[in-house]
Amino acid sequence: MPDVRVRFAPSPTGYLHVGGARTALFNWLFARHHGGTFILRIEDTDRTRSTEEAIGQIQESLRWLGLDWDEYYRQTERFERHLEVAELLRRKGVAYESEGALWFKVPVAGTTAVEDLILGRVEFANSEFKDFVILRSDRTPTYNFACVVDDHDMGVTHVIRGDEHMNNTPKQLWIYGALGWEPPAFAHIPLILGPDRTKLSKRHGAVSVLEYRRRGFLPEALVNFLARLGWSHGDQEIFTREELIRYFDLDGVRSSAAVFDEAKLLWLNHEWMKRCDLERLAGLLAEYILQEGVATEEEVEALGRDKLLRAAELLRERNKTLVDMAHAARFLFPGELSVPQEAEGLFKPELAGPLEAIASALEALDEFSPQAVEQCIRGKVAELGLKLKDVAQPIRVAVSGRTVGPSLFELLALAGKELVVTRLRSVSRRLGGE
RNA sequence: GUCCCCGUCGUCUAGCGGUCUAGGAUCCCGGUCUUUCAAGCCGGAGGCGGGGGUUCGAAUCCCCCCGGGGACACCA
Repeated sequence: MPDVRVRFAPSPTGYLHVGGARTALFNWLFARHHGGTFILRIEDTDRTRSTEEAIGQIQESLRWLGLDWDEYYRQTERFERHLEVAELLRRKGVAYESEGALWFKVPVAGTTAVEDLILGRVEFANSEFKDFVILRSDRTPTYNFACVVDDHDMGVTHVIRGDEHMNNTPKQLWIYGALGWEPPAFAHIPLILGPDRTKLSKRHGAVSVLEYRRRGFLPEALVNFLARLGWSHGDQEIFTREELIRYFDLDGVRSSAAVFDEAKLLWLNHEWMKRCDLERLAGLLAEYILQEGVATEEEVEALGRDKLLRAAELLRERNKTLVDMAHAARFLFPGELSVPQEAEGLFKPELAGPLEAIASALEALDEFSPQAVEQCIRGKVAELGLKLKDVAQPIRVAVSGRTVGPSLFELLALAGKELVVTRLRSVSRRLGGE
């Protein structure tokens, strides 16, 4: 398939939502798979609803997802061309002026067939359509018209777009026909639905791509997830970007709508966090710690690179998003930790002595490695005639403020001697009746 | 309402006439490991919307019904 040219053509009336992102992804993958060109075309002909801010958000979203474009256009920059073609249509007698707008004359009889790459042949009765506006009274072009002129001029070979555009296709085909232009191939991809099985929208909660970034998802996870919504390659679930490019093609795209299942996205995000380069993950962890207000920039700085790396390595094992990781990292920084309700029962008064003894033993340690800490605590526990089980959870909660987390000794080593000793003593004193 | 599309476990999907007593993933529930929780491993529950055909044989092909969605703008 030589010279594939596809485009993603969003209207800049708001943020890029995941449905649009998937359309962009499918176009991008198709272009990259075939060694073709991916065009970003901003459809801003509706000047009252389009904003510069939305354009910026769309670009930022695409960049974050790694969907780079080879060519960039704005429809408003092509108004003269649209006007020229509209005039041509009028002269040909297939368009006429009425109420200040220019209308396209729809064929009264017969049927129009769309040969869709995904849906197959779809026929429409021409009588179902009414004449439609191609040029508004303010001389700006409408979607169906500008779309045809631009796709033709830009040499678009495949129009891959959402299913909701299926009914527009006959209109566009007529315009191509009237102009004597060769239409591109069409591929209508199924919609993404919310849990209630209606078209995914704001009322379903988070739908903006940037919102997923804010919530701590990795772009590769969202890309992987979106790719698998309506497309598959055998039983494979995890795909790297390179694999998606290698395997993606239209024949793997289904024709039925798919529900956006956040539980699966979370699973994928966890998988991708586990696969993430540690240096990068540590950097991201620092960013989210700041974003979530878990610690200040100075505190993160003071923690140091090594500990941040180690924290990322340990915390990614049991957290599904970067935001969760950031909150789980709270104990690495100075300050009071709140004790979870369900953990209050762990702190029995008779633990006051043992905890103080353990704190003192740990304080005497020269090296605060996981191994050293483990040896020290196990030794002390045996000496006190206790079992590790008796103190493990109390220590964990005292130091981390949580009942769940990394291996206790790893956790203590990561927190560092100072925080560990301080927090153990604080709890011990409290239990001692002070 | 009209037109168009769709219909395999709750969800994402494999399946493209026999290899399907329907496979994988997620979610859920057990077990295992263990200082906790995850992860991992083992096991379990859970589906071809219904009815007619065609065929030796249908999840796969055809028809009808039902169900769901989308579109019906001087928005895209």
